[in-house]
This record gives sequence, C-alpha cells and structure tokens, in this order.
Amino acid sequence: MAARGRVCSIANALAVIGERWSLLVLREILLGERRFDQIARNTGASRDILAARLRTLVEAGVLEKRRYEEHPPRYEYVPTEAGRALQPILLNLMEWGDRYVTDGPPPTVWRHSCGAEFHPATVCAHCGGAATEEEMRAVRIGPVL
Amino acid sequence: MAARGRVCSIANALAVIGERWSLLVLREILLGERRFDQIARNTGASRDILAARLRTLVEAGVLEKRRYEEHPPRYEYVPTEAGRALQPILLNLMEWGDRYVTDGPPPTVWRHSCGAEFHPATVCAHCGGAATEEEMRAVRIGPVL
DNA sequence: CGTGCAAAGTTGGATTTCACAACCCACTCG
DNA sequence: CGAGTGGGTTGTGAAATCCAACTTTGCACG
Repeated sequence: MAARGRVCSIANALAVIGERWSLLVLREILLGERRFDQIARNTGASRDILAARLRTLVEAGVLEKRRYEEHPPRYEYVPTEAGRALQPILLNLMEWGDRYVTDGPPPTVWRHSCGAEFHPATVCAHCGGAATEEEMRAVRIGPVL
Repeated sequence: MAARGRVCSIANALAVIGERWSLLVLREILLGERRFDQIARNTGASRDILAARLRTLVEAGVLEKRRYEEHPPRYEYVPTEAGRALQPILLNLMEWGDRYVTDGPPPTVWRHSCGAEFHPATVCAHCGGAATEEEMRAVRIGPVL
C-alpha cells in the first residue's frame, strides 16, 4: 500500500472499500442478500475474488460473518454499523450513475416515506443547507507526504 | 468488462470512476489542482497509470483537457458538470473514512457557510427527510442477467 | 447403498493490470 | 551551452484478476 500522496480519509476509505467488487458486494448486502452464492451471482464477481473481498471486509469491520446453520456449517454476511453507514455513498453513486452513465431510465427506483420518488441530496448536517462549493471552505487540508 | 450481474447504476458508475486512483484524481481536481505533475505528486499514482486514468475520465466526460499554453503546449484538466456532481460522493467517502478508518482527528476539515464544521447528511431531495432504511422502500430493483 | 444436489469455498493456470524507473520531446532560463 | 520543467511514453517485472474445475459436508431421493 502506497504511503505516499495526500493524508486523506478518502484515500483511507478507498483502501477499505475501493477495490474492485467491494462496493457491489456491499450493495447486495444492503439489498438484503447474505449468502455467498447469491452475492456471487448478483455481482458477477468470480468466487475466489469474492471470498478474498469478504475476508478483507470482515477484517476491516464492515461485515460480520455469522454461522446460521451448524450441520452442515453455513455462513451469512451481515453489515456492521460501519457497513450500514455506507448507504449514503451507494445512494449517491446510484444517482450519479443514473444521471451521467446509464442510458435510459434508472434500473432501480426507491420511494421515500414522504411519497416522492427518492433522490439523494447532500446537505450540511448542522443547518440542512446545501453543500455547494460556494457554501463551503476548507479549514484544513491533509498534507502531501 | 463483465456484462453479468445486476443491472445497476452503481455498477455503471463504478465502471467509470471505480478504477484505482480515479477518485483520488477527482479529489485533487475538485481541490483545485489541474496539472499532471501536481496530481501525480498529490495522489501518489505512477505517471503511466495517471495518464491512462486521465484519458478514460476525459473520454467518459468527467474531465475536460484544455490547452493553457501554446509554446510549449501545456494542458490542464478541469471538471465537467458530471465531474463536479461527484462532490457529494467524495464528501460522504471522506466522512465515512474519518469515522471508521482514519485513526486520530480528520486530516481535512471543511466549514459550512452556516458557521459549523461541515459534515454531510444525505436526505430526500424532495422533503428533506432523513434517508434511513425505514424511510425508504425499493419500487423497482434492476434484474440480474 | 449410490446418485444427485446445495452451499461455501479452494486450487491451478492463463490473462490483465499495476508499479517503478528510465527515457523522450519541446521548450525556457541562466 | 547545460539544467530544469511539464507532460507524457516505453520496457520490464510483480501483483491482481478471471475462469473453470475441484473439494468438503451434509441432506434427500430411489
């Protein structure tokens, strides 16, 4: 792992969930899939890579591996708090993909409890105001090593 | 490129910005860096990979390559609208990394115009309500091919 | 008993990507 | 002239990925 470049939590986050397939695995987990075969089918990842990714996500504390059957031993993967906290990232990725990459209508659609079709907006957690570039300024930026 | 797996804008988005270094390049661009050497230094990516990433991001319409000097020819990379629309994703990634990965205090801190230290919250764009799992339900989910 | 099926992986080998250093070219500066 | 800078390309070797096949532990049928 390169220790070079800017000291940055984006880089640190990507070291955990930035490898290929990791976020698609999380997508399936947060859609409710918990089993190896199902995750393999729904993501398209090959089984060896999937096994490796699940291991690193468990080690990183994003998923928990739990035995749900003794004989024969069978396992499921459930999200930890850190795993559930990735949902905003996935929602924003989906929105961006819908807008700028996917041709045609969005493949997946959510509805919010307010009745409207759900689209994410990222706002200031304190005041609820928009998080545009003009509204924000960097107080401190991680240095480059 | 696997055409397998679920039809999903998250997968489509990751096909564009999910390769290694792509999001760190975007981070630097959105921090205001525009030049090849500076992006190389600040991300830690090797120059050959960086050249490849910049090419694919330009082809995907996320960045624009612009000549800013004729003799000798010099280029800068500026974000398109699609590139600027990635900011919420980066802010949420930073927040998640601060909380669950980075040891110690956040390396980078923003302040919102309301005066508070900035932390992102993802809400329903229509009503402003929280985007928790209980508040949302999937109307349609992309099929698995 | 033998065959088939399922879940959750592991193994071996080919292919692709990545990393690192070195090099190139067009200029500018001293 | 020689050194430095910006923006890359090339060559080589290491690492990661893909794919298909195999393994293990058990259940269910006939």
